[in-house]
Amino acid sequence: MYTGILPLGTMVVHRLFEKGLVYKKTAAVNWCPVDKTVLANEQVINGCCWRCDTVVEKREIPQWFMKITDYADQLLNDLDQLDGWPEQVRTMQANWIGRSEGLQINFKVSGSDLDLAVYTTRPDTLMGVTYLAIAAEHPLSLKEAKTNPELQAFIDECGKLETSEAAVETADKRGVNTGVFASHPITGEQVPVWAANFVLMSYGTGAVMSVPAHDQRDYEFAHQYGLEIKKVIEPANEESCDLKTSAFTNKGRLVNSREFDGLTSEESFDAIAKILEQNNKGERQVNYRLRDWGISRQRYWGTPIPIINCADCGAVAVPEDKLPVRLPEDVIVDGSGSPIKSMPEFYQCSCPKCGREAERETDTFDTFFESSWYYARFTCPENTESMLDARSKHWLPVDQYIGGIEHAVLHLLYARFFHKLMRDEGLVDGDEPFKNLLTQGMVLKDGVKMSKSKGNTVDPQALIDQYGADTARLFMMFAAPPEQSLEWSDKAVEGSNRFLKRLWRFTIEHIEKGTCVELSLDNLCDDLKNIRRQTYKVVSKVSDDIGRRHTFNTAIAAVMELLNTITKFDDDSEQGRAVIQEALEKIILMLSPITPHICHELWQLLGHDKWVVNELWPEIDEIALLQDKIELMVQVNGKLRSKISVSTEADKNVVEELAIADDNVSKFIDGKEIRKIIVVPGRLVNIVVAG
RNA sequence: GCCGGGGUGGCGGAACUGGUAGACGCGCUGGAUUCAAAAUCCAGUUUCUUCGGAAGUGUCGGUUCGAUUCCGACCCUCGGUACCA
Repeated sequence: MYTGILPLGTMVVHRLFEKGLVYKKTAAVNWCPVDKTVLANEQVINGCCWRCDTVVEKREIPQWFMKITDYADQLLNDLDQLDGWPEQVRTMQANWIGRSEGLQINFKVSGSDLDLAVYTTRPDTLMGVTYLAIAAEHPLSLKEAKTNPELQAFIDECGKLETSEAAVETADKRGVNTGVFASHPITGEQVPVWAANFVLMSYGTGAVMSVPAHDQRDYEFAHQYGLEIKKVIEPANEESCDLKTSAFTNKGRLVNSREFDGLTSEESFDAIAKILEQNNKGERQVNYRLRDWGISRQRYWGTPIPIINCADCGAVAVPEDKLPVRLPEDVIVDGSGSPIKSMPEFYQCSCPKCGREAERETDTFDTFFESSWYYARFTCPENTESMLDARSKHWLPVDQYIGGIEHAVLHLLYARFFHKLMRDEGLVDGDEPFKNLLTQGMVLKDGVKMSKSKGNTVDPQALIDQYGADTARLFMMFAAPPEQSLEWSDKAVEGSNRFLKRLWRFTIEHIEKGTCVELSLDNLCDDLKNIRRQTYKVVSKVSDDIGRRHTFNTAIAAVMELLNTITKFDDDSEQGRAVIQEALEKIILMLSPITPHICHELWQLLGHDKWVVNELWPEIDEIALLQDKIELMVQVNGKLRSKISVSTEADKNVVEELAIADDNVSKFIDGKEIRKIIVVPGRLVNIVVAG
């Protein structure tokens, strides 16, 4: 049901538009000429429409963008603040932002005043440039194509290529000579300009310099088309460099580079930058892989972008008092494109600036737009006047955010970006939205990601109906740690149900024997001390597993072990029963977050008035954990041969003597020279013998 | 292609800081109980074995007294790759 709450988020667009952080430019989309609709990358299968199998075309259309690149440095640097985030996610985001330092270099197009600008992080290889590569749809390429049918055919063909990076990077590298030459900024040499399918107009300048000797892709391209390969870098150490088999891509020492000969790659960076800057042919530049965020979608189901297009005033933001723009609900969906694009009653309006007739934007927002700030909205959900109020400053940042690993880059980067935008608008405090992050692994079904969009989800209701919610919860938490991906199977659910039944039965039997006396810690026998030691070892492990490691499966396993121990333990003495009571209480407290219903019931049956949900997490009895003897394993040459029991106080010499004297150990060391004895306190003894 | 994960018994997984590989559970096998079954309980369950042991954590190599754990190369697989969200 469409509630109209989400469009409140568009309030921020008004201000961002004024700040220039929202802007319009053209970008390529996948267009199905039969369905007359824009397709998502996912909906393009082998270059064809997923519904009608028509070959998909690339179309350049005007779209709205958010200037996330203005925040690239902040998004990169603030990753350091996120020590509650998994390292892998921070690495992925840093790589995605992809900050690099390099040079922008201008190659003058021969017979024209035009400059072709390229960006490179390897100016040390500049003297090895033997051709330039430009995007097929580069203006220079389009111009030349008018008189070059072969080039035009190539451009047409590239128009059919899928837009996704994976498709571009794995496609056969192909190109056509444009016939144009450009002059090398230092030597003045004429290098040919090729149009190539692996250079994208939307990446950087749409042109790259090619150094076949020192870049593998350029190397393969040069081989394919018989272009020159010119070695300008030599290994500085013992590395092998054989240009007959592949490019040498490491840094080294410059050769065949005129006055730069002999410099290291690092030294040449400054030298070359200086010369180019002096001659106005290039400059140092920091570059990012990150591109601006395209927020336009040509779909109906989404939040309308609050912009009015006026013939005279251009794009004008809808004034704040006219927000939110609501999506009309009386639409005719005919399967070809967004219905609001053919609804004058929706798009006809007057310009907020000049009052003349104008058209409302019919593109809607990317759904990532709203999911980038909903966490903040949760602090004030019933506020109908504004996006957020003071409560967001009180509650944020989110203490623990949980989401699938598939969101490691896009959603989590957009949310971080949005938080900074809202911070700069005074709507929230702090630099980052999520203090701690847990990224769940994928749940797979038949080997592929289980997701709403794929429609291959499994409803846990069937499990709940058959076994109850406690069993369903316990089973899911026990299957694997949450960070790991997991092939869905409910085969083993039986075991979780059995465990809960066993816990129930054992507790009832225990209660039926009557109430317990107080524990008297001073005169417990060794067996009872052992039970208590195990109880508190488990409390300690479960606290760590749940609180720090988030490995609920091992926490549950430890509790199962404890129940196994006390179930096998047969001691109906007063103190015996008191120790059992203590263990049972800890088990129930530890399980209560996972299986709340059964624990609520059992807690009361054990004689407590307070609800288990209101109880505190169990404390650890450090004294119960102490032990006077410890088991050490004994290895001979790294192989386990025996175990010895020693006092925790025993020093190294005593431990060595005991280990050597052990019957089974002597079998393996008799008559051999002892070379070394390694004692790892509390762990093992390893006797290294000759032969 | 690139970035980030993962690969351990028949299966899900455990081994957290380089120190007992296979915890816990599923399944399976045998037994107890039962007229019988279900449920429950007990025992066993990596492979090979001359019963002393030996081999074994995707593959190959390395470091180490000792490697699932560290290093190098590779294979397979999952997620992301900017319009699936």
